[in-house]
Amino acid sequence: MSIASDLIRGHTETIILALLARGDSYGYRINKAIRTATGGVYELKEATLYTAFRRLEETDYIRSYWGSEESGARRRYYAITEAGRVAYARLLEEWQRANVLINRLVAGDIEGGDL
Amino acid sequence: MSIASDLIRGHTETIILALLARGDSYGYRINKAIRTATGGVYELKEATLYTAFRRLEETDYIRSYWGSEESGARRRYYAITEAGRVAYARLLEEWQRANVLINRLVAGDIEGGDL
DNA sequence: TTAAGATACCTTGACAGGCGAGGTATCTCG
DNA sequence: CGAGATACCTCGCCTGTCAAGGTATCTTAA
Repeated sequence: MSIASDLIRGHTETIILALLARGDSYGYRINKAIRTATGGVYELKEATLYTAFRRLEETDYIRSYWGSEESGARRRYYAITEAGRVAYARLLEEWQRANVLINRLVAGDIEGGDL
Repeated sequence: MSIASDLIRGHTETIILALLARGDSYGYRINKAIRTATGGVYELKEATLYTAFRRLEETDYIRSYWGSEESGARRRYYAITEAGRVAYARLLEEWQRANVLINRLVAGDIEGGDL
């Protein structure tokens, strides 16, 4: 049972920043971590992931560098910036506020005779 | 402070169904109820609302009829169908599951050394 | 009387994010 | 040698949101 991508939309960048806040990582690993963490229920598609990286790098929330692997495929590592940490904190807060509202709205929990 | 629409995206139909599950209503009122319930923080834009009505009616989750107002602007009322109630229950459940996952992911709460 | 603002509906076109489908290259294991 | 995992990337479509525009009625204040 998968999760509708519209439910995740808008969280992609927050999720990436959350992971990078714990330490540098690279695309393939981030992708796998998400799949594993959700028991395979949610998977960030590669195309989505890489376009998100582009956006985040353009806004200077992350920066990238090539890993120095001696063997195996090359890896592009990503690191969160200070601006990225600030943005992450803001996004987290925004999500928490939104979460309360969404829960209220989807439950139809609207009182006061204004329905 | 408003809420990014991408955070609400995917909830529009659920919210509408939630309100209609409490009784028939019409566009303008639904819109206002949402604005009021969220203290003005979130507002479903009219264009979004009406396209959502179209979608919901096409899938037979709601049906519409013209109100019999003697005065004032005409109102198109919407009613939830049985299929709509079933869909609503499913969407609610899906949201609850997604909520848990999102909270886990945006908190970077991924253990097991797989980051 | 007339203008403003609320009520109430609707459509068009643009935009942005997600993703399917395709591509490249390396390494490991049977 | 072939399959599958690792690892990166791009192009173009699809879908939901929304800004901007429109129509018509009613109420209230100047």
